[in-house]
Amino acid sequence: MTAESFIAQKAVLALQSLYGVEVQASTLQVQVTRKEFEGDYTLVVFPLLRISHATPENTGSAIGSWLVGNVPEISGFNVVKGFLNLLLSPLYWKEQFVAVASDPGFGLLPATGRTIMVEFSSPNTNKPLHLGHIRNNLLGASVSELLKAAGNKVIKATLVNDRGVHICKSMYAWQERFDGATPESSGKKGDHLVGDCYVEFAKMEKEDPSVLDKVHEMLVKWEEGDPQVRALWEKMNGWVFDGFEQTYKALGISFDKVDYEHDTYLLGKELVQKGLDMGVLVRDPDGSVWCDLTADGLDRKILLRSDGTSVYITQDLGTAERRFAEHQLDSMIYVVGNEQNYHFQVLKLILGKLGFDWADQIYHLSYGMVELPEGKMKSREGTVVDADDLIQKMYEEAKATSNESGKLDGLPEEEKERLYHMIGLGALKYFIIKVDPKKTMLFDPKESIDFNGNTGPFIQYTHARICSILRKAAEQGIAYDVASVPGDVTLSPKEVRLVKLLAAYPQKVAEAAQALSPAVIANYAYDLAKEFNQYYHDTPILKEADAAVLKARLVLIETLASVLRKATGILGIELPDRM
RNA sequence: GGCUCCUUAGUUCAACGGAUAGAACGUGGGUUUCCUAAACCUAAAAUACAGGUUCGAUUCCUGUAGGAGCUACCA
Repeated sequence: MTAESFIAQKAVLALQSLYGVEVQASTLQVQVTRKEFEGDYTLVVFPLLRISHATPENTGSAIGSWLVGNVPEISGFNVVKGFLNLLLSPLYWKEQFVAVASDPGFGLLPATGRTIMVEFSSPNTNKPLHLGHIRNNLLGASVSELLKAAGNKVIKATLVNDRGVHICKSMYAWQERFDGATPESSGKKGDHLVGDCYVEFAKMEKEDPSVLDKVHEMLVKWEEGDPQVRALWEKMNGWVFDGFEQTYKALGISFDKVDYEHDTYLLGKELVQKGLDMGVLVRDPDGSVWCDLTADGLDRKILLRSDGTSVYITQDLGTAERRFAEHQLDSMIYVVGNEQNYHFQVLKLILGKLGFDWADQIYHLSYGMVELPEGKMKSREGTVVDADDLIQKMYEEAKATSNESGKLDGLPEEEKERLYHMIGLGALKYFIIKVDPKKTMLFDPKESIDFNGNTGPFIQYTHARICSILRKAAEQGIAYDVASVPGDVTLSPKEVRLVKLLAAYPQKVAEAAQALSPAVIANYAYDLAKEFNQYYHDTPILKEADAAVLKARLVLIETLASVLRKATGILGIELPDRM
């Protein structure tokens, strides 16, 4: 029996049992010459049942012709692949139901054995984190979890940009205008204090552009290891690190490997020498070293300045080489904004020219900017949405909403606080992750992030509802597990839909990992929650008189809750037991 | 100028080249003696424009208009 006729049989059975109609399906052997679908096919031909929009004109031209081109012989009939899918036997979905519910590792794909490093966050230590960084961090963390779920070994890495002119600007302004202020004395979080210095410097520069020279002097001194400059640098970086640590903690972000640019910025010089020896790179008369990419449609790219010092991309070449060697990486993913598309294109090309076969295993996960209604955020102009402020604001919103509903009344204060944070963060994280990474997204500070509709709290609420039912079932002493669900329980159409969605989870994970898009998982989690809420509304689960059906339902919703947790776990969103 | 990306309801987001383009917010109308109304139901509302490829295009190609980014001996 061919697969097609097997499906045909199942579909016929399904039609008969679901709709009580007599169905005559016939098959038709066709040969397809169209190159994408070349081969012999068995077409399954159904009388038109529910396809109300099908007319004699379009009949046979939709899916039927997708397979075979025009098939005038079957006019009056339609062959619909999706239709078959819709009607697949309830028996089949019950098998899926048991499979999903009884497999604790459900959704985890077999290990692929790939070791992947994900670099993200990589902050500058001259100002606090803002909303753009939040998108970067959430994407990096969730892509890491996603790749783990898809069966890979993942190393989360970050490269802290802790030296350079921009740092010296903050240092110079502090020295000149801040009168020895410290986080303690000013009562400010360290990264915010340093950020204020940076903004102050922008003002100083406007008043007197010569301050730039002072900053360059400072940078030279830093490179020479001048003890005073180094001491100041260490002190101010320390403040920033303390500040960042708090923000990371609040967001639930962590790293397996942290590099600092002051350790890595000299890397890559040897590589440049190797490239020169290979004849891949050229040295100009003035001593600067270049890579000619005109053959690839790009420009010449400088790798060493005429004074022999390295530039930004030089250290990236070096760190890439070191990372692949040190961790035996199969792949490296850089989570960096799309403003650096060109940079990564060049990086990959040059590594390829230098003869590294892993160069084509470098991916730039290029994400879109977060824009405000008035346009791009600019640190120097103070038009940024500060990360700490936003997190705090979300917490307050969650608190206000919870108190208004009174649903948390009676819980210990500590537990309430935990939930406010969980809900506020859930809203923020979902808001950002649900958008396709590569798209520019808009954030309007005047309209606070919603707690209703397609949001994180909606999913959290759904989970809390399920937990509530399960608690009540336990109180009533109802025992349930997969093994106790009898084999002859019939699933309702809504339950079949839920099982179908649940069974699709591993495929969604694979799909999302392939696309490096946690947004796929976010949308899936929402669909699942939405579907459940509809089911919940018209099926009083605990009121069910039939003990077998009741047990089956409890197993179903418990499985649902666990899949919701797995999905949102990838996104870094926690789900509460009550809210 | 050159290169890259983007354009879907009033707004924010969905849609392996496949069926009547899905949601949410907002707007209008409903649902609570019933497991949590942060929910559910219901109505109006969109593929920038012009061509092309295809049985079939929001999706692929070409052009036009509008928007963003890159085009440093900065990082």
